[in-house]
Amino acid sequence: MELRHPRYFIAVVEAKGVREASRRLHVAQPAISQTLANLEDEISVALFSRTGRSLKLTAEGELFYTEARRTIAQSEFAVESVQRASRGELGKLSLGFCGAATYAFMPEVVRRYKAKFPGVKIDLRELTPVQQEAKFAAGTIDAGFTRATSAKVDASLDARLTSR
Amino acid sequence: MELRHPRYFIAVVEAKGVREASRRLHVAQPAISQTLANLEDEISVALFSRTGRSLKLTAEGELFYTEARRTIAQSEFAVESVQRASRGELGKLSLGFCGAATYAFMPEVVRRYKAKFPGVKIDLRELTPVQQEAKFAAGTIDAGFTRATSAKVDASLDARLTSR
DNA sequence: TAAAAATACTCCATAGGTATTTTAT
DNA sequence: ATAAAATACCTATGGAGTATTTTTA
Repeated sequence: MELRHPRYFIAVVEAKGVREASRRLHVAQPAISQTLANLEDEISVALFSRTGRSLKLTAEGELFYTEARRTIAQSEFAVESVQRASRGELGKLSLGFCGAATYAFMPEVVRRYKAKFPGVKIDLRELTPVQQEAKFAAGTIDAGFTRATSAKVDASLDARLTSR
Repeated sequence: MELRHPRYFIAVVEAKGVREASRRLHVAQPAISQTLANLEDEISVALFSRTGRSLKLTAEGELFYTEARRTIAQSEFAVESVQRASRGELGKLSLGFCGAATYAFMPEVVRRYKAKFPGVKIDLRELTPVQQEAKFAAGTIDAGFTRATSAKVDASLDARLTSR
């Protein structure tokens, strides 16, 4: 079975017929009849009781309809979630910060970020400037807020200086 | 996307390489490389970081792996469940029975049936012989245990007479 | 240099199209 | 008579094969 099979099947059920499904899918009617026949043949179960011109779901067809929808939904979820992840809308963000110096703006920054990327789990770690450098180098934190005075500006770091 | 894409992807991840996946799937190596490339192209996400000869999953690839497995699992579940249903191993069985006369053997019959078809939900209804005929005709019950004396043996019924 | 993946190409299986027949309103 | 599904047949896209090149361990 390929996703084409449940896709067409679902369309036929929801369109209440092959013809209308054909219009909605922009696929010729015989191609859909064919795909349904292939599907039923492959799983060896009659999904429709075909009395000539009318299509009616069998009990097995009803069951397959719900499971087919779950299958398609899951396949779409798989793709969408990696796409969200790749856009940085999903995942984990570990941030280092050094206490007192950053309390002034961290809450606001974090709140705004969470509002924009609700799928990202934020992991905040209070670390000394020295610890931040080590954790960053090790990949434990993705970014850090530290004090300008402490960090000898390393060329390997993308650092930005913000005056208060 | 078709199921072929996650299938091959999963095989490559689990075989830790295209070559070995090719052997396991009995599909030529370039066909698999091609399918992976098509998949990554279609979803516009790099699933592997390919430094020449080695394949390594990206963070997105890791995520897609779990979701792809769920997709395949769900697709297989969809097929298997309708197949079980069509073999009568899954579904509902509504039985009518008339009290006193059937208490002697019903518990044993039902228990044995449940052991054999654990996926079938049994719905027992205590009904008079006359009610059973009506409910059976209406399709509310699938079968009934009644008294021989009461049922004028209708040709439309598949009745069996059991002496105690 | 030996392996593994990518690339180039070729082929054919089959998804999908057109035309037609069947069948039930 | 009409509309919908099935059937027959044809076409062409693309999935998969063979051969080869590239690449790095």
